[in-house]
Amino acid sequence: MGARPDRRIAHSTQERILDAAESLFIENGFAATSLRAIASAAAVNLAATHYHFGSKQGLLAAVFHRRIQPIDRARIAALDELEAADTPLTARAIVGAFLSPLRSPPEEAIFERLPNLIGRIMGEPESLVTPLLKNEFAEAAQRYQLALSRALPHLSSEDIQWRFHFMIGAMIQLLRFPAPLMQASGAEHFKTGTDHLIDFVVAGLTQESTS
Amino acid sequence: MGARPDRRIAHSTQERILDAAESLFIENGFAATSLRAIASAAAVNLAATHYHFGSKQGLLAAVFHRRIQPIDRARIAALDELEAADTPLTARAIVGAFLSPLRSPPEEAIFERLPNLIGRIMGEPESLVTPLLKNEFAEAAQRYQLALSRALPHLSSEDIQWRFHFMIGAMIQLLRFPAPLMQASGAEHFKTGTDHLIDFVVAGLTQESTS
DNA sequence: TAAAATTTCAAACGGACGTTTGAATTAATT
DNA sequence: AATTAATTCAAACGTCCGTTTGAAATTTTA
Repeated sequence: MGARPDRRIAHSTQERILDAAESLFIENGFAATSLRAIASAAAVNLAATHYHFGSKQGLLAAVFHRRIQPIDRARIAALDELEAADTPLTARAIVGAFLSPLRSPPEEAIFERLPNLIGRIMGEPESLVTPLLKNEFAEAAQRYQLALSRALPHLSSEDIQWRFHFMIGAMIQLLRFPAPLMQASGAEHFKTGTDHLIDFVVAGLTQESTS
Repeated sequence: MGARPDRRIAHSTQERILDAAESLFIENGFAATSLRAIASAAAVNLAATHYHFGSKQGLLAAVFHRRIQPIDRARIAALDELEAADTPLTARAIVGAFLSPLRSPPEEAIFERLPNLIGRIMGEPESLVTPLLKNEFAEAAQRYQLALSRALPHLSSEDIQWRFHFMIGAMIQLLRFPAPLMQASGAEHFKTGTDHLIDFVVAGLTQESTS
């Protein structure tokens, strides 16, 4: 369990519950994870989960919020910084800003857990996912689509939306499966997955549609 | 076979269970769907689910197999046909073949359910997904990666694997969310989602990596 | 230090779960 | 028609679920 040095005592009950819930949600999904398993892994009483988070759904929202909030803010900050200079933005710069929270996360260890969490939660049934996304992701998505449509002014808003859609899909795939699923043989991976992702989606975004 | 004489024209018990299970798995996911709900929706006895499929996991495998098998075969057949002519293949032709089962499915109504099923199952926890994929998807994946590496001989196998990986991710995104998630306003969607997908992934596959 | 608010705890609530059983019913075979 | 095999059925198995409760323990406040 020691992702960090033995500072468990310093963790509050809420944090211990969030950590345990996050790990178990990643591994088994929301519905297949019981509050009893979470409380046991966090070494807290079962009732503490309800005392601090109200319900199992409330706990999921808290788990998600804790991780997505820094990413969301970093994305918006990165875009603000890009737009501060009033030189026109390239699609690559915009994509780089969008994915920058995945490259240099606020804490180092975060990359081991956070991407998996997002990928896993995005795989949950829509009824669980959509309410979480609407609150936490809508603003950044709109900002970035606007920036993309300015960088690629020849594209219709329909094109922008679809390409953004597929960028999200490719990103989630990397978050869920950090290495290619169907490897012909053990590959070496000189470039990081994020580097491959950026090249792929920039090409998809800037493509001159031939059909 | 059937115990009900007048139900021959209607679906068999197995088919009714599969249909009900499929719908409920799509909507609520595997863990959140109970066998009782499936039996009730299929109007069969609860014990019939175990009699015909052994276990809940066995039922999931059967649901998945029924839908993925025709896709898998269509993909391989489409590639066989392409390779029969010994003109070199373009990436676009290969992608078109790979996605052709999603464009013109064997049965018309299938497109309403099947993509959702695949998208939903691919979102389940890895422990559920991986065994299903290894058996049903490995061969087609390898065939197509080989075809792609022949069409794009300047790319390393590492590049091919990553780009194929992202193609799968973009495809799953379309299957799970048939329209862009974050729409600025009601769009018109002149081109189909699959057409947008093909353009996007062809650009990503054929890109000249600049980084 | 005394009172008040907050947090932890063991225990239990009713209900839903996957699975099993064995008899009853229907279809297939002789 | 008689026998066998396949299928359906109601009922129950033991287990685990999310949630609630009310008192004990702890921390904060006055």
